[in-house]
Amino acid sequence: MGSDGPDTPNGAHRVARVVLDSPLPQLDRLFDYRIPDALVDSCLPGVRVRVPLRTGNRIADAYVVETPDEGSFPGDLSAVAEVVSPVPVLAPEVWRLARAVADRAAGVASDVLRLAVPPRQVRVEKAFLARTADAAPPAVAVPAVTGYPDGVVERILEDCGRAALVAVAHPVRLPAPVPAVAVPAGVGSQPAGSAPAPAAAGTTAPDPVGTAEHGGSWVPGWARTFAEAAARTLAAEHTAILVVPDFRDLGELERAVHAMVPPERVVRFDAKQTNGQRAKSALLAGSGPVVVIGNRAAVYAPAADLGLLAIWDDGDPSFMEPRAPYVHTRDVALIRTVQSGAALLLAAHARSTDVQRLVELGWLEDVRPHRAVVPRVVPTAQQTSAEGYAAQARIPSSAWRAAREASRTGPVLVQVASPGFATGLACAECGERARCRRCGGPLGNATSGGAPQCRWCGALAAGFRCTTCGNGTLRQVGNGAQRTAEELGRAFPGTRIVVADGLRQVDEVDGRPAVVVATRGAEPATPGGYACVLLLDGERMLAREGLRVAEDVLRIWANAAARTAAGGAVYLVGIGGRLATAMVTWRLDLPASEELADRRVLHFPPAVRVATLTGTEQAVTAAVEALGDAPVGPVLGPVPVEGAKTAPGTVRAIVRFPYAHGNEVAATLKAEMIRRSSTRRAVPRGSRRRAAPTLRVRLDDLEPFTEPRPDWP
DNA sequence: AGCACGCCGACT
DNA sequence: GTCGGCGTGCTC
Repeated sequence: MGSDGPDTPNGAHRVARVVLDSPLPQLDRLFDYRIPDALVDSCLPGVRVRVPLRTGNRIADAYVVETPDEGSFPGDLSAVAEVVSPVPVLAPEVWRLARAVADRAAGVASDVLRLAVPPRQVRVEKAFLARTADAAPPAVAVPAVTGYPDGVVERILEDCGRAALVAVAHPVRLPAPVPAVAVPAGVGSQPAGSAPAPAAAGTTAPDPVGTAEHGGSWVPGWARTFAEAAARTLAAEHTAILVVPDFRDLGELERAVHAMVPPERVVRFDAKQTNGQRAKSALLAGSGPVVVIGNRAAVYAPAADLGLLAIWDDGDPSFMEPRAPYVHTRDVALIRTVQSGAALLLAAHARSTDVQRLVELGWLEDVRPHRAVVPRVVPTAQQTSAEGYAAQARIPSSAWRAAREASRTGPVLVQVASPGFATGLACAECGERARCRRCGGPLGNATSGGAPQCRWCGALAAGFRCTTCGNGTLRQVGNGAQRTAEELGRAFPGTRIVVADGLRQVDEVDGRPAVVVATRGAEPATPGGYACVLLLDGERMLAREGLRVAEDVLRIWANAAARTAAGGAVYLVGIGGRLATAMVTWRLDLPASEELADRRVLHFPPAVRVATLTGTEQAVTAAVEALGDAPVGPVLGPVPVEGAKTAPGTVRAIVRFPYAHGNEVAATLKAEMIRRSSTRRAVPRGSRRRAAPTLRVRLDDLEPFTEPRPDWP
């Protein structure tokens, strides 16, 4: 009702409703501006604009969310100052997603937009505007989804259902990639579905593993499933978004997708891209049905008509977003598929407790592969170690014989917990663990003769003196990948030894005989898979404290075990009990289910949600009180937080609440933050330069429940 | 964030 | 009487 300006020319909308690009929670709502005549043609939903903000003659960056006929603000509207670029970069669907994600996390929508919308690239936008009309895209075949019974996965895709998919184990071979269609530059359209022209070699077809052998490439079973599901989605003219934890998974997925989808309809997002590439990917993703593949950022990719959102290995820590508002990729995917009605696939070998919860709720369908081709897992808890070298390398005799046998024909994988040589050093005299003088971190050896080095800060520790007894000599504790490799090198004379740890990344090894020693998660791919896999150090990996330890370790074992060739054997060394049973029977959902039951009793996540409140004692207490009767179980804390970066007097409390109260809790906490951030001026005189925010809220942060990884550099 | 508005103490 | 301290609130 406010705007009484001149009549609208051409019936164009005269109000731009915008979201400001500001991290202030007080400004996290929509603002109406008048669209001046000169901008009516360009000021459309999704474009970046600059708008005045009364206080201080500031001009703020913003995105147009919608352009209604009339504003809802009862007052005079300021005018949009500038349309930064006519290219719409914030799709309405992405805006809705950002709003919901921020609301779930008691966060600010513009923080989510920073994750979802790449920074502006003028050249990329110009090229996008100047692009010639596409030739009709080549037809996409409709593959069956291999390895699952009776077309269950096909049905889920068609019905836009949701499923927890137990992945197909073992590598599988795919046909050669679909050749790129040569599009005649500048010429008009091509008949749709015509025979593709011979490959234009310039495009991004990667060099697949094992292509030389049979004209096809080996990929993990899950990657084939994802590619098949994406091809079906694309054939129905919907976009598919496939999200993986890291770069190596992305490479394997890309090979699989390229075997079924023409490369010009695949859009890639990864962490190593420049801003320009990212911006280009985002524009391409939003411009028609495509297959988007990428890391966690891809879950926010624009997609006009989303048909499928799939996540591989949702338990991987890479899916924990490190930037505000810290929303896990899995949670974003849940919100997005509910909003868009797209199908959701959460696929993994091992099951996270979070997914198990959704399965038990009936929210996700539990889908297992057809006549499960599972790795043959042999637990060796009870067996005694072999003699000699094998004993040094912690390998029981049965596993030892199998590994030696297998290493004559192909690569054998040995998974260990830690990189480097010795994971730790201790005083040779009194046994006290050697620590860094600078930061107190543990000292270790990267190589056998290497200087002692801090595993946390990397400082070299020359001239060690034990702080307890004053002795100056060190003794090695624990085996790193390098040490295991050296021991195995002596034990397998003449065999090629490959070390793949955090320090030396090896993406793949060929099919010739080798012993491949890899740290957890760094296992190289090999065409056809390993004939034998040894999982060492399990006991040590399980020794850590923390809510996620067991499910993490199972996930790491399962992912390595899935790299065996069909018919190969996996030796799980030194582990018995329910985790070993789960591996042997490949029922990796059962430990998740038990774990979840325990956490229900204890009111721990993911049975409940948690809010971590940090700040001054007064602010934290007030926030806890504001939550009223939402909390489940006793509030943990407040307890003082000490640390170099925290102001003295900072406390932390953890509130647990049921999922059903999520909206209410998030809204209450956000209101509390707004109150605090506009009422916080009480800066004591003098010494303290800047008052820290009096209240910081983080939802579903598991860090307080987890011990840091002392083993990782 | 910045900036205006407004309500109490010390001053010409 | 007025000037200005900074606590409080607002930004279309």
